[in-house]
Amino acid sequence: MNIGEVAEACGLPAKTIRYYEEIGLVAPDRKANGYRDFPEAEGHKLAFVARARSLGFSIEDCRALLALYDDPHRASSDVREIVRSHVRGIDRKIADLQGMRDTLNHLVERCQGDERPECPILDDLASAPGIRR
Amino acid sequence: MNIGEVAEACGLPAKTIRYYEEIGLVAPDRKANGYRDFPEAEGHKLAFVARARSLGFSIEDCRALLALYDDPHRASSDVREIVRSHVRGIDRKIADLQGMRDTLNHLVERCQGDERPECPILDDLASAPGIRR
DNA sequence: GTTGACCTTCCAGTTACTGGAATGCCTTCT
DNA sequence: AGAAGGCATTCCAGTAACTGGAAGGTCAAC
Repeated sequence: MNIGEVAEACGLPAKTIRYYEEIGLVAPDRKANGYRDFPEAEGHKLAFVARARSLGFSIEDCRALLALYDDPHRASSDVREIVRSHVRGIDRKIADLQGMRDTLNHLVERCQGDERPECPILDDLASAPGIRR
Repeated sequence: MNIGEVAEACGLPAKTIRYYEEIGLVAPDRKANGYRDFPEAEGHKLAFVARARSLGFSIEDCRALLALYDDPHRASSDVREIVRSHVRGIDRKIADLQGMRDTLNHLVERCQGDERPECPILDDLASAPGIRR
């Protein structure tokens, strides 16, 4: 399979696939003309990575997951630990974002949003005693 | 004020403050010996940016907010619009993250997490028909 | 006069791509 | 046979917002 076909199949841009080869996530063959040639297995890896990326896993997580995927002697606990740790990171991010959102909504509510310069939002930002938690 | 003192005061690393100068967010004076010298106003700007960054605003948002902060003829509606748009972005991120978390929690629940290789998580990742929404 | 803490600049690296330029190959149409 | 169009290739640079480190200058204290 050419890069264009495999890109179509897994939903990743060709550029991204070349990048994944560069960093060693996949290793396509080469045809005589220099074109990449993706056998079935490499296409599957790309789809695997595409799905994992869409679930927020980092490239290094993907690398680890691919290694487990390729290892018939893996322990499912290893997989689960990677996922759990990722979920913890997501939970932290959600909590951070919710904190920001709540603060901002609070400020937006108190701002008139008219043509006048008075603005509680700017007042808040300006009155910050360093970084507040 | 030296960079170290102002860093202490606003809670930003000195490195970050130098970077903020480089990109034109602040413009400290210079002493005869080449050291940066932050007057009151520049220290306030840094605290302002620190607070805005901690609420998730991009550097470009910070630049726009600082400009409004500095403009006595600003309209508070301009401030509010920046903030509202930022909140919309945060809401999108939260929704994305929650989607990921729910999917992942679902998978984690179904994985035994033992020493055996069978793993519904890997099965899911591998069976992805391209990128699923 | 020599530590040690502070300051300076500059260069490189991080994450995960993305855009663009210059060039080559393959197929099809005339 | 030649030209056009759509593929493919490589390489270079840029994104966001810093962060780390090297090599060196300055300042206050002992």
